[in-house]
Amino acid sequence: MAGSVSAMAEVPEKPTLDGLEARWRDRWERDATYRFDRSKERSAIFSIDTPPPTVSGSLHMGSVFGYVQTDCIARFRRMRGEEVFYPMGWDDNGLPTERRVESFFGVRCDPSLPYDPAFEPPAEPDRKRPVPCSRPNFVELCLRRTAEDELVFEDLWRRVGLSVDWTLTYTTIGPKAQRASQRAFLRNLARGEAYAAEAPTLWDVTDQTAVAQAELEDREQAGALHRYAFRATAGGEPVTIETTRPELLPACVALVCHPDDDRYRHLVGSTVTSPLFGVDVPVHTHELAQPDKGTGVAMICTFGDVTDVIWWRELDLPVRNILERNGRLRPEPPDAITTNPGRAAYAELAGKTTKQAQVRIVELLREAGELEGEPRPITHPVKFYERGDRPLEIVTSRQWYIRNGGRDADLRKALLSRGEELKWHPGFMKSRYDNWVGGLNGDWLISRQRFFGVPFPLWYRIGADGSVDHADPIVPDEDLLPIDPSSDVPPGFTADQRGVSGGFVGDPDIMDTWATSSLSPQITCGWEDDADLFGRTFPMDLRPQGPEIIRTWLFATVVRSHLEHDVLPWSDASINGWILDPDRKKMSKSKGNVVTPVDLLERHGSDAVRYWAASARPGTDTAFDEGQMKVGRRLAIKLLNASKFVIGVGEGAADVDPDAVRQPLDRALLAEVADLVDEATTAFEGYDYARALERTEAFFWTFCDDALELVKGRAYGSLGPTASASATTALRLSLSTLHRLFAPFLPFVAEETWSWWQEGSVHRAPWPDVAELRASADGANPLVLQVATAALAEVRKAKTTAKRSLRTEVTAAVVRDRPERIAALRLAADDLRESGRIVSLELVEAADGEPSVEVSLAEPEPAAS
RNA sequence: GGGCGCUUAGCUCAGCUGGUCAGAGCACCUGCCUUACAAGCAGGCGGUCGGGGGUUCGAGUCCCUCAGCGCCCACCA
Repeated sequence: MAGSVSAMAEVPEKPTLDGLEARWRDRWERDATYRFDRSKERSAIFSIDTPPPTVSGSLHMGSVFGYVQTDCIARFRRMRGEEVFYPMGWDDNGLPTERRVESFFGVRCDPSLPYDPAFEPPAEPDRKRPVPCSRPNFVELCLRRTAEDELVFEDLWRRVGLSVDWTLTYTTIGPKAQRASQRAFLRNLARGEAYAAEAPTLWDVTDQTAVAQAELEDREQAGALHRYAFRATAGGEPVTIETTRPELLPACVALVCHPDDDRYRHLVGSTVTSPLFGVDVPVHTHELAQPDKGTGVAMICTFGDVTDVIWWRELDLPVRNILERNGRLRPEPPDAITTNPGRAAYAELAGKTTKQAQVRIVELLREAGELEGEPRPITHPVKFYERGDRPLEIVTSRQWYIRNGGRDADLRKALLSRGEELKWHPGFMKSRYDNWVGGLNGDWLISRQRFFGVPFPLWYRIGADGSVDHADPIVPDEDLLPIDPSSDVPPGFTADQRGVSGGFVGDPDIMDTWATSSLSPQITCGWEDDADLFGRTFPMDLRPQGPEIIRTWLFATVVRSHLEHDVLPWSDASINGWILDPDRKKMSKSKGNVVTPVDLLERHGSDAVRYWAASARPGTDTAFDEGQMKVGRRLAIKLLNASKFVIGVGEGAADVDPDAVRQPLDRALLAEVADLVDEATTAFEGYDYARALERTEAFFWTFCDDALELVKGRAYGSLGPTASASATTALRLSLSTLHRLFAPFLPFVAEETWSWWQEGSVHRAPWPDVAELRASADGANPLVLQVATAALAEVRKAKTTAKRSLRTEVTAAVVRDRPERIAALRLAADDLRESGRIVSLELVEAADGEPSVEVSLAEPEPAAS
């Protein structure tokens, strides 16, 4: 720690937190304090797979919460001597960005339009009447918008003091991410892990794209049960069914009941005829048909829900599709409707939305006398795209999938054992992974019928008859990636062959955003692009993230790494908790009362907000509490003042001689500091930053209130230079340790106070060395500090109880205690006498009986005139 | 319906492998200008550790059960 004093800042007369954030964030940028040094060996590197935040909105406190917790871990590791690989990414591709751009600029993407180099969005966006633009124009607007959003995000992250290396920043729409996504996909394809299939798919009729299982959510919706009967084709009793989707009657392909249901046994194997449409459909049995639901007989339509899909597949039923991709009924009836009344009834429904069609078909059924009773209102769970506002439909379409164990028991088992292999923090979060992987019911659907995303790097040949050959796609060379098949031309073809017979056509779809972000380790670590970096950083050490994206991001990343590298993408995953608002509800942007991070940072300061975030136990939901931020701010101020005192009393020199600590009390203090370092280090190693903070903070306050007070007078020199040096040295060793223990949590104030007396950044300083502290504390008797503190507390209590100033002189104090404690106190008697302003201190050994302290106070001075 | 988590002072939460574990901070009350800090210091009030069983010499701490809250998942008739 030797160095020139001149390089150090002055200790300010009146320390303040004002201006610390701006000063140090600029300094850290200028000094490249957090720059990753890629010359280090893998064993010396700690690599963090940071969640790329979605930049299509604004950051809220939930994001700050989790990222700060990760930053504390990163800072600890860096001080511990590991080279921290800590990049930030922006998730800017996909539907959220498209929506934001549509509403921000007042435009709408129309892929049929040609590129217009001069296109400019309307000066005054009209969301009701968006201006159509070509896909390339639309993508340009997306890029323009996200670039601006990303600057705002970066500013906030710098403001909260995230120690990321900003030179490593990536975006999920950027060329690196596109190249990695396309390469990974092509390799999946080559190995048979990616495949295209024409299949019933959950479909969002608003965005007109397929969605994946992981993006679904159930919402309780109002609906109604409608009853009507099918007539037995061969005559006999009609069979009544109950349905919430009467409008799908023309798409009915069968009825189904449970195999053990005796009520309908006679119908199984026969056909029944649908009302209104007169279509004959078979009656089947299936285990999933529940006798106690509805009438016990269900109508199978193509497709009303995912159960229909299961029945359709397992009972080998035909497709009778009536829904278009925009959510409206097709203009023409299915071929199975052959009767004139049936076709006339369908004509009443054609072109309507499912909602409108439902209203109309109920009228038709009622008019025909087919409706039994009136519809009974119910509420029931309905599947939605998590970002959508209309119920999902199921349509048959050609989509790309990646195998994820949803249809393959061996792969599922392998992925479950990856979950076992991964170290979870906290451990109980693993069950979410197990639940999800165990409950998968299909492969991972990665294609989206949208515009702003990574295109599938494929073309298809067009036959002489104009038909597209999907079975044998044309694949680009990996070296050419990334490519855009809608503008790039496949090898052996020319541009004018696009879309014509004998020519080619590009795959029109893009990949879902998770198909890219699941490759964040590959993207950041330089997979195939930078083998040297990759070797030093992959597999990564830590994946920090929220619990809600275990099923998406975490799982998908495990899948990709397992398939591509046969390894876990990281050794550890730390899962943060939720922020709850004061009503114990999850904080969400939709509520108007959410405070913005910037507002809080301005009001309380970055260190204070970080203190609040770092106080929350890993994985534990935490109330949003500005009170905690105020506590954090007070802590930071206290650190300023205590530092000013300790540095000042030590005459400003950075050098300390550890051998100068001679006094038993001082050694006892250092022994406690060493214990603290042990505890904080162990906690941090287990990713429990909150415990490390709590212990450090608790120690710091007693350090200020007790240890500092006990030795203050001696430090000033009341017992001579040697005793003073012992005190100041112990205080300075303690303070230096505390600065470093606080640095991960309160990076701004720790850096500020460190700069007053030390060279370089505290964030690159070595984590405190327990062995050094123990050496200075050699032979310490912890009782000395404990007993002295307890005795001082009794003296203070006597003064406070008498409502006298703590400066009041004690004429006589008698301490009675067990012999070993009296012996310990005798070693600190001078310090106790001075800090308690005790004139006459008597120490009495009492082998038995309660320890006691008798305090006699000086008479109060006469009231001053 | 299944899974996970939570339930400790008015509030926010610690209590790690059962034996000074009944704690901290905030709030509240009472004092104190004490030469690092009044954005401070000293002291005080305050809880049958959700209910009920059980294991044990001994249980916030382990087991069972019930209740409430939260989150995730589940085949929408």
